[in-house]
Amino acid sequence: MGRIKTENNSSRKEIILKKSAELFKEKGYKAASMRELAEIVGVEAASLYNHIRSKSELLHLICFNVATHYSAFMDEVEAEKNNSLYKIEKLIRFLIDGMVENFEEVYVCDREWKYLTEPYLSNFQSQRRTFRKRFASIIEEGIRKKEIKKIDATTAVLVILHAISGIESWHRSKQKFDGKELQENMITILVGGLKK
Amino acid sequence: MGRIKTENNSSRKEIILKKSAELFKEKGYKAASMRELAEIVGVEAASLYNHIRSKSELLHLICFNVATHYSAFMDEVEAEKNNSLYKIEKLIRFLIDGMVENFEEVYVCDREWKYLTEPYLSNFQSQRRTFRKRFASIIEEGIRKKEIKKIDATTAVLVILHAISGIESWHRSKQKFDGKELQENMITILVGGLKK
DNA sequence: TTATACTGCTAATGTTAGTTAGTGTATTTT
DNA sequence: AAAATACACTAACTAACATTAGCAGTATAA
Repeated sequence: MGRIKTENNSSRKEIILKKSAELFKEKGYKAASMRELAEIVGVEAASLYNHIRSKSELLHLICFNVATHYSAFMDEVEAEKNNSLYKIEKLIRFLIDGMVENFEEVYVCDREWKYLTEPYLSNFQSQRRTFRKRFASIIEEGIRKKEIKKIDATTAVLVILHAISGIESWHRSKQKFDGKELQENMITILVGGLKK
Repeated sequence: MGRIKTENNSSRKEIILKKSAELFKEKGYKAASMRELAEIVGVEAASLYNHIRSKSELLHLICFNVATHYSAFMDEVEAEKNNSLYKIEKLIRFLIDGMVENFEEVYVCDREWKYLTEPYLSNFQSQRRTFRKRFASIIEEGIRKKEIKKIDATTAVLVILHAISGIESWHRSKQKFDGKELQENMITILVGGLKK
């Protein structure tokens, strides 16, 4: 079939990784086969193993890329000296951006992480729990400072995160779609729902 | 192994259906095997086929049960002579109740429908699209009557539906959990985010 | 130009999947 | 009590899966 074409600075492994995210998003991790992935990449299935260790390696690379990216941004936000509503808005915008720009990876990370194998599974779950707790803490701070309504912070985090992860329905239905407009609408609804 | 025990008014098929919803929720449709399902039911895998036609029949029964239930409730709400915010609140409460009470079925319907086979897949997608459009129409009516902020109705529906479907995280983390309190919190955030 | 690491191929392996066939027994109906 | 139906079993089948072994050609560096 000929080699995998590498362009720019991306290695063959990175190409496979990118394509696998698209495939996993499309079909789901379990339903996606290495043969399909190989065909998309333009190579025989066995040849993939010159570049990757296993199918599950692909999944955990995708999930941990996203997770560490999120964690790093949370560090940044926490370090700021701003009020809670501002921080929350910033987080929401970041999450929507991530969903729009790195759609496949974020989507797979969101919906397919349960197929991670140990020890990655436990590790991932712990990172996810931590992220949510940090998010909830910001909301709680806002409640204490009376910027935000008295609500259960954990519920608020849940609503926000799942509302954002739902953006996938968009990608399915509209090909051309305005990320900025979406952001403004979601901010209005979500931040509006929290504000006192 | 002996027969499947039938209790009350539920047929053996209904027992299998219920258990399959739990299994599909737990492992995902593709990762769940008929042999596992059989073991849970207390029977050999082949014996399941005395009651059901195929694995995919189970999935489509689950999905269409939920879909027709939702559609019927939408009929009811649309027929009412109430303002939009009231209708929306009623819908949200209904959806949360459904998520809490028939958790497994609703969850599977939400996350695993893409594994439906034709012609069920197209049919299901169309029902889902219709439900969302009807929901959006109620919101648009509210915007026209100035009960609701000027936002994109489709985005609002998206936010609401996905926020609710996110309740699964709850079931995972808390064993004892108060459906009513959850409802009030979510209503506060979501309806609060729409209200002018 | 020769040596080495890369990267593709074909072929095969072992596992697991959904499902069917055929048989015997328990339950229900007549 | 006899006949019919329901249902569970064992055994097997075919298909698909991830992955490995071994080999051949190709790009890269010496």
